[in-house]
Amino acid sequence: MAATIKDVARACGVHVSTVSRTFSAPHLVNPATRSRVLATADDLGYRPNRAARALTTGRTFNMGLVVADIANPFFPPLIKAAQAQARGRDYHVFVADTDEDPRVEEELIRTFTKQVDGVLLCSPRLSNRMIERLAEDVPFVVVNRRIKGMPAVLMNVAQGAKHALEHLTGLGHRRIALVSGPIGSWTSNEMQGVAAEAPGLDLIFFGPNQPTEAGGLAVAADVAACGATAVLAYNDLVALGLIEGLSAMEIGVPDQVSVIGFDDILPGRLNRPKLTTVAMPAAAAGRMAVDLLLQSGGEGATVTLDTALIVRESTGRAQ
Amino acid sequence: MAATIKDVARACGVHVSTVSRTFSAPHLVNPATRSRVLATADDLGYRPNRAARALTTGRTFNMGLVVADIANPFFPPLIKAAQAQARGRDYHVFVADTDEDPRVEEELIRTFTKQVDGVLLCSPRLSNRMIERLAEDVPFVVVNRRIKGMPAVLMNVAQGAKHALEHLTGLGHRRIALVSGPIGSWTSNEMQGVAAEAPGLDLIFFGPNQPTEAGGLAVAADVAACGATAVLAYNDLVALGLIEGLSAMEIGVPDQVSVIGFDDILPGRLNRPKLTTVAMPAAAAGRMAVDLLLQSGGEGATVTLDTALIVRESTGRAQ
DNA sequence: CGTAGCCCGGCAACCGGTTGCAAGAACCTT
DNA sequence: AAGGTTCTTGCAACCGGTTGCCGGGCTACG
Repeated sequence: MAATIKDVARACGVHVSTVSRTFSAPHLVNPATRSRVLATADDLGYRPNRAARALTTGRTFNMGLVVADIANPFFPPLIKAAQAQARGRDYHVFVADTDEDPRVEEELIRTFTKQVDGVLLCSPRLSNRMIERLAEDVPFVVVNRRIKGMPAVLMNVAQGAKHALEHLTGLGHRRIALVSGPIGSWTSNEMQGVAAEAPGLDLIFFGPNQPTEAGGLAVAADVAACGATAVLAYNDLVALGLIEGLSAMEIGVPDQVSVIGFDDILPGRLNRPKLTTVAMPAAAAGRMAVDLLLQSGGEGATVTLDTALIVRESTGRAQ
Repeated sequence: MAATIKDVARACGVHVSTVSRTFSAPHLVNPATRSRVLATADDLGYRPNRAARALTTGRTFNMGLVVADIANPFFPPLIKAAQAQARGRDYHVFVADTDEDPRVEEELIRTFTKQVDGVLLCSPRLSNRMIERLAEDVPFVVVNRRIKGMPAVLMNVAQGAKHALEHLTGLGHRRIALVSGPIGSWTSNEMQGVAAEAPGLDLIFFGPNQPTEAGGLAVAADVAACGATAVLAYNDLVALGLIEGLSAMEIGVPDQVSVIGFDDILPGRLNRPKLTTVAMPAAAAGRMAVDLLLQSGGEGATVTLDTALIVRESTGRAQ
């Protein structure tokens, strides 16, 4: 059995409250006593039980991180960064995967509620109303979604989409396919919003689609058939699936069709052709979300992080 | 404030112990009373506080999952599967990233100790002795490492390496480079062990290396210089870095050099040429590790999962 | 030398549950 | 009708800490 505060108190000949204060309010205990306590604590390998502490203080020093799909390469850098930032603040992170299922997402949040100080919701699939309801029980920070009065970390998708379209028009493209993601995805909406305002362009919309390679593969034929010379894809996975599908139909990228993705995930960097993409600051978003949660405790600040168009090899001049 | 057991007891006109038993020992309470309690609990949105419960029962229904690098594409499928399996058992999972640093790993485990029922250690970088010491305080399941008397989930790397070498010799390769991973990596040792027993082969050993794309890039020149016609790489990332580096030197894969990786990560499947690799059952390992932890509670069962050689496009006949 | 003020440490209640013990009620048995 | 079971529920201690309050000892000051 691991040592408890009582063991330390007994071994040191002081009251438990003194031991407690040694750790949580050091200025209230005599330096001499404190070092004695610390010494015996170290001897016994004592570490305060965080769960027990949480019971009285109300702070668990845990946070939840809920993502749609851990295996989607967009998330790991975000998770890694969030977790590292949290550790620096002495926080532990529960990571949970919803499998893109809103019901799982809700249940997960509900079971987290009592044992975390807050939850980071990344690209949630729940309705705004449900999120607002759940927010009554536990502070949230939402990533990649805008919800009134709720702290959020956003990525400037609109700006990225704008740059991407400018890049394409600069290369002479006019007829451009827009391959969106799942229904209700904030990112998809942002992209569409920008596209709708683009003057003089001939845009063809495809969606909804799975946000995966399979989703890209599945629409490849339709995209090829529509006669577009360029594609703006929901994310890099979709873009890669699309390239895969186009190649299978002997349609060359970028020679015949240009493709741009979003996210800047590792497979895109390693792919041939290397993927032109709008880089999302996933790691920065993870760090920022943690800080926002710990600072605001649920008050509604919004941080918008810049995106950057990274031109590689999957885009070229229109025929 | 969320409802507590007292609120339910008061609202229902029973003692807290009755409410408690309604949830944790239903057979001890009169069916009529129970349904009344359940009704009011539902009304108030009551959910038992797991941390408080853990204080008396000693079971937290949490587990820790410690990996070297979340962003390494090998891990996300494992994390996802482990987390899903755990959720099915009503467990939550703390995920932590050690950044390949043994000291961080140790500290992490120490802080986890009190608030989890066990820890899944994936490809740990700590010494056996240290792991054994830490195991006195919290049950472990180790993935991809063999430690006496400790439950482990292993992947049959030796078998995979053997198949890979057979595949290469079958293609006429004799001089083969072995590009290993970090020092102390169990996987590296297994690979070397098999290689050492391979008859009639001319093996050149390179290592240690970072287990990343950068690691592969960095040794590409040395590998090219050594005159090997084939390479067995520590993992797919290293293999991809290697291919990248070789391409930059105008060395074609698989025309001039064949490359085999380990893991079967997504970027390898999307790469051109598609990577020939030894597939590691990461998801199965994650599930199995969770089950082992919950069943054995630290007793030393060992599960070995099969690997499979997946021949794609990065290997070909020797010149 | 008396007293006011400060520092320090002990006491005990409390956080939200769990659980061994015992008492009362209901139901049987003879 | 008395005595014995079996159910059901309340009581209270306990898990490992935290924290408001109080009192004892020491210092400082008049």
